[in-house]
Amino acid sequence: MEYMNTAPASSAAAGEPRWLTDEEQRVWRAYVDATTLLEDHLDRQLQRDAGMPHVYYGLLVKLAEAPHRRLRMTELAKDAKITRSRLSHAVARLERNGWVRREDCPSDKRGQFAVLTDEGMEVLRRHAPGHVNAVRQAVFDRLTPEQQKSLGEIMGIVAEGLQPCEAGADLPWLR
Amino acid sequence: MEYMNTAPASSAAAGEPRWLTDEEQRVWRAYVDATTLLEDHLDRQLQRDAGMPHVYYGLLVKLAEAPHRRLRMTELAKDAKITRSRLSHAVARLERNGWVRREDCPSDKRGQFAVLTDEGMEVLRRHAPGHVNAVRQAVFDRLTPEQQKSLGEIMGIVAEGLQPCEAGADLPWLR
DNA sequence: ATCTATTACTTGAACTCTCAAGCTCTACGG
DNA sequence: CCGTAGAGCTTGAGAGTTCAAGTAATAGAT
Repeated sequence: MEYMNTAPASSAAAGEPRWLTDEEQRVWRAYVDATTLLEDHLDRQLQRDAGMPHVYYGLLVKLAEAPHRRLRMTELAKDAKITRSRLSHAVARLERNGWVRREDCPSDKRGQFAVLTDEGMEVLRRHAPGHVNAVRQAVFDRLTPEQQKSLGEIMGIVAEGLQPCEAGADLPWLR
Repeated sequence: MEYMNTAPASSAAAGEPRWLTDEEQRVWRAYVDATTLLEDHLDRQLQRDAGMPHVYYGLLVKLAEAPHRRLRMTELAKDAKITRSRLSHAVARLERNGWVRREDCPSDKRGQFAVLTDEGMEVLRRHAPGHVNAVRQAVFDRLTPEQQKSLGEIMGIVAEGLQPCEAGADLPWLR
């Protein structure tokens, strides 16, 4: 009746999947609930206050931290863990807002830089406090220092496992 | 230059936001990276194999576990942590697929049940192994038992904090 | 009884994301 | 030099999501 329950018996059948134990299920559901609620919460806060979803805000942040407030599209996509296509659409929108501007790459005529404008920088400055506050309230204020450390380690491991081999063949970016 | 960095000095100005420390930032970025990559990974796996995104799969699971494979729309939305509007659209799609059917509630003419069809149950059965496998590979196989326990606790805390007060005024569900 | 507030759910439009092409340019092998 | 494979980025269409507004029925208050 369940979709991921304890195996009835450890039947060593080759094709038999290793179902999640009850405890694993609890963990997984907590994860799904928390991430769903949190992403929703942050999206709503930023949409209301800054007029953009969480991902877009993240893009502005990456640009703000980059050398000349500029990053090649592919770099930015990689940093933000999103596809190039998604980034193209996103930057188009941010450009319409006047927060980002595109610039041609001199050394490679195919290349494009996404550049954070002063206006974009200003938007970031204005709305960072609210965002940090939301993150703090939802996450850090509720966790002990040990839990925070744990969270960092765990998420680091998970992220690394899903990363496109880190400097190997960047398959997901070929999509 | 950064959007959530260490405070320059602990200026006790009333409006001064409590920026994240470097370590908190590392944790937060790991969290964002991991959740982005994982959700993307699961969506892709389920879309490819089962023809639906992760959220939709989750809805079928909730229904499969419910008493008569049926749940009131609002209940289902609450369980899945999504808005009613999103659920309405989702169920409409799942209904077109023949995996879910709507039924009127006899005791409340406004109410609707979402009911998992046999076909829907079958889809779940067929694709559960692949999904469990993906989750296991990305998460559980990479974490020690202690880390798994930690993850469960931490995510439980975060989820609880964002929950609509649990049996209190369910504000988010009025939206 | 009737009026109002609330609950339950849906709808449509605007926006975002994905997927599969597509275009242009670079790299490099002959 | 070509010619072709691949890189870098964009595009359009379809699917999913959000937000604000809408319909219909119930619950309470008068």
